Amino acid sequence: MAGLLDQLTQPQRDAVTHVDGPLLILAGPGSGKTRVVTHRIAHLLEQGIPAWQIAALTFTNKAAEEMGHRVNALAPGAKVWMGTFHRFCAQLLRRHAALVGLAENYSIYDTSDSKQAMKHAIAAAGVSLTHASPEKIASSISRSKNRLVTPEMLQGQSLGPVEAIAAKVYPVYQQHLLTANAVDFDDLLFHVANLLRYNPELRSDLDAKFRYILVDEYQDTNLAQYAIVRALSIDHPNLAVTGDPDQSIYGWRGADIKNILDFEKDYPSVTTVRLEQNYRSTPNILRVADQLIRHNRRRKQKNLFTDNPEGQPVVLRIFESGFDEADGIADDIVNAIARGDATANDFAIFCRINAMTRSLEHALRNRGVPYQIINGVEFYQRKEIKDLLAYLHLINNPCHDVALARVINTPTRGIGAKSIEHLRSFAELNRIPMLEAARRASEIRELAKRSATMIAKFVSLYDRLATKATAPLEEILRFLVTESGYATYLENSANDQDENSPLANVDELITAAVEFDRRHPDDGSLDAFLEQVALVSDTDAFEESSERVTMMTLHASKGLEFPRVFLIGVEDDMLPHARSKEDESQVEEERRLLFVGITRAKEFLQLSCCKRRSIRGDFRPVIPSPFLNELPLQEIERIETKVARDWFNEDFDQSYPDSWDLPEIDVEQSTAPLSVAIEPDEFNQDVPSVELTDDSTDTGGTSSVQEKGKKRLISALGSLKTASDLLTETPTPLTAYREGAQVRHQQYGEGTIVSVTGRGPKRTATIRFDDGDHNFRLAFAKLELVQ
DNA sequence: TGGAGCACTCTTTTT
DNA sequence: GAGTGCTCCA
Repeated sequence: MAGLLDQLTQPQRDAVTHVDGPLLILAGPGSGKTRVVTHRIAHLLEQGIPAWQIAALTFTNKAAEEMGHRVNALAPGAKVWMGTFHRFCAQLLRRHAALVGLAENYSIYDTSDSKQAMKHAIAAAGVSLTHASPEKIASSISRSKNRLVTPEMLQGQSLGPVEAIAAKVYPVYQQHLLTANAVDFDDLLFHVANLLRYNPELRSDLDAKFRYILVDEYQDTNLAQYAIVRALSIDHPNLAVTGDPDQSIYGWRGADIKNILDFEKDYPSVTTVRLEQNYRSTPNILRVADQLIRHNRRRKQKNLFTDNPEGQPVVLRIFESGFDEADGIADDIVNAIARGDATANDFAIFCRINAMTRSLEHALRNRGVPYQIINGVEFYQRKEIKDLLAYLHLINNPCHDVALARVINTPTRGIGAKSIEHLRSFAELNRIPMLEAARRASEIRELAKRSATMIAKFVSLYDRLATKATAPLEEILRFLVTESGYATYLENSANDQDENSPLANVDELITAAVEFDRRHPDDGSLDAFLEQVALVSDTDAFEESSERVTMMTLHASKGLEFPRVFLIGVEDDMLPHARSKEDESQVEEERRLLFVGITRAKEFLQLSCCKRRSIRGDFRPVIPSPFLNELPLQEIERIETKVARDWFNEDFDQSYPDSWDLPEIDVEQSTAPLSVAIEPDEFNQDVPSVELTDDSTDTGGTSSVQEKGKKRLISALGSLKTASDLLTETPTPLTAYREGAQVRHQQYGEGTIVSVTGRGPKRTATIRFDDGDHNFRLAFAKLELVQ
């Protein structure tokens, strides 16, 4: 224990030894923040503070887990509460559910459950969708909850058009959740914040219980989280928050950077510690990050510095196309691994949007490089998993309408959409859960005899399943899979035995259940398992140790570090993203996003952009990111891969003006120490061979052998094939569809374009056919020009 | 009731 | 380009 303060710098020590009163730790990237936080917890324990008085709140399970490991190493066995905000709230709410009108076995709706509920609420509220999409309504309601605005508070307010519609749906949606004994993610925070606000006694009890609260990534808290933390730190204001305003990247989800910027105003007696020394990156990388972030106005000035050796310059690489970018990076990785300079898990590739990983994925797969992608659509989103979880949810909470609607006819039991709607309206009319309505199916007059029988059968299935509610999870699941007919259903529908087959996924879920049973021999309840499942995310799936290249979005990269980082697509409208350019604060957030990406790199960093990129199906010129001009370009190594111009088809170049050449990027004028132009000779050799294969198909009569040979050759050629395909497949330019033009549509036949509106992918034509006018989005509609 | 075909959407997404 | 969700038809 004596060694707790060894090897800490003075500022780190100040933070660690702080015990009572508010503490703000402004921690730059790579400044040993987690180390400080964990040592501080150990120090608190050393001071004799009971573990149960300490709670450490994080945003991700991953961060909580990491913290848990490290605290355990310093103070083995200490039962400090560590976990995410949402889990913290879920557990509090479990205990005090009645205060907000819920039962303690309430369910947590995931995003798709909420979406379903939202759909019904919108229908029930009877609002028109012409001026607001369901997503817009949902995010408006979510924003309200994050700002602790109740449906009542919106009454009589003057609102924008979308907000006004959302205000009508909001109470209906909340009523649905209440009837279903369910909450959505936002509610976990919202309910707890209100619980604390309206129950002063409970608040002061909890304030006394959680005497020492630590919040990680405080710059990402929203108002609800702020209110919760605040409410728990009134009598015992021992609140320690860590964060970095420069890494606030969740403003779009309601995070308010003001929470950290104003912390010193909220708690005037605060002790502020700045951790500015960086232990992660080379000075080269750090200077680039620092120069960039200095362009933000809303921030707290920090002086980032490091004692690390200089390292190699940051690289800015300019590629002709996204395909070249993918190939170039994949080649670099292969070569570095082949030389023995690095292993696959040294590398990370970051991008702004998930879709951008695709070309990299191809390139790496072609070269046999193992990789992992950290992204959204994962295990718990799979249909079969959602189905089985819905059964579990319904067993645990008979009021879970979304779950009922999902499973009542899965596998098919002859209960169609019509019957389900009858159940729903009967349930709504009587303000009862749908399962209850199903029990009273005989009372529903609209229901056909046959349907009523089928529903009765389902209810009896449900009752059989429900008898297992308290059994070990494995038993529940196995019983459920056979009893519901789901096993047979799966065996009949899909029989491919690859690792992602539905059956394999079901096995994996059972494995997870077994594991859960093992870990929770006593307290393992269905409730707890479902809570666990609802609150894990796919980002948690990141495996640090595995020998793979990691690809992820910039958002997902926060908190991680890698020896070698490639940051792709540093282009205008991508970073900053086209949708984040409305105001300066959004652009600042995008700049922070780039800052986060840059500061993940330990030794090597390459930023790249392309001159052209295939975006949503069409190959378009691209402008470099304005952020590039904010970097210290004189110390950045610029590499541009030159490609023979005539390789690009002339027509193609004309229909897509080369905007790259228009705004001359400052890089040109800067005194770049190194400006290497690479002339890849493979290009000139490979292009004809692609043409050869194309010719062979044109000469008709392709046997399957030829076809296979062609495929193999094409795949061997990698990106060249794709790029050349794009050139030959360039569609009729959208500008050719003008008013008055004659077109042919597969279904409607020939027609005349009456009018054209919108731009880019939104360009829409109204076309008059024999049977009337129809609107088509030109980029997607299957239209032919009639000459 | 399920599948095909079509229109339309596509930023990020800790939980 | 790919995924989703809706509509219409067999």
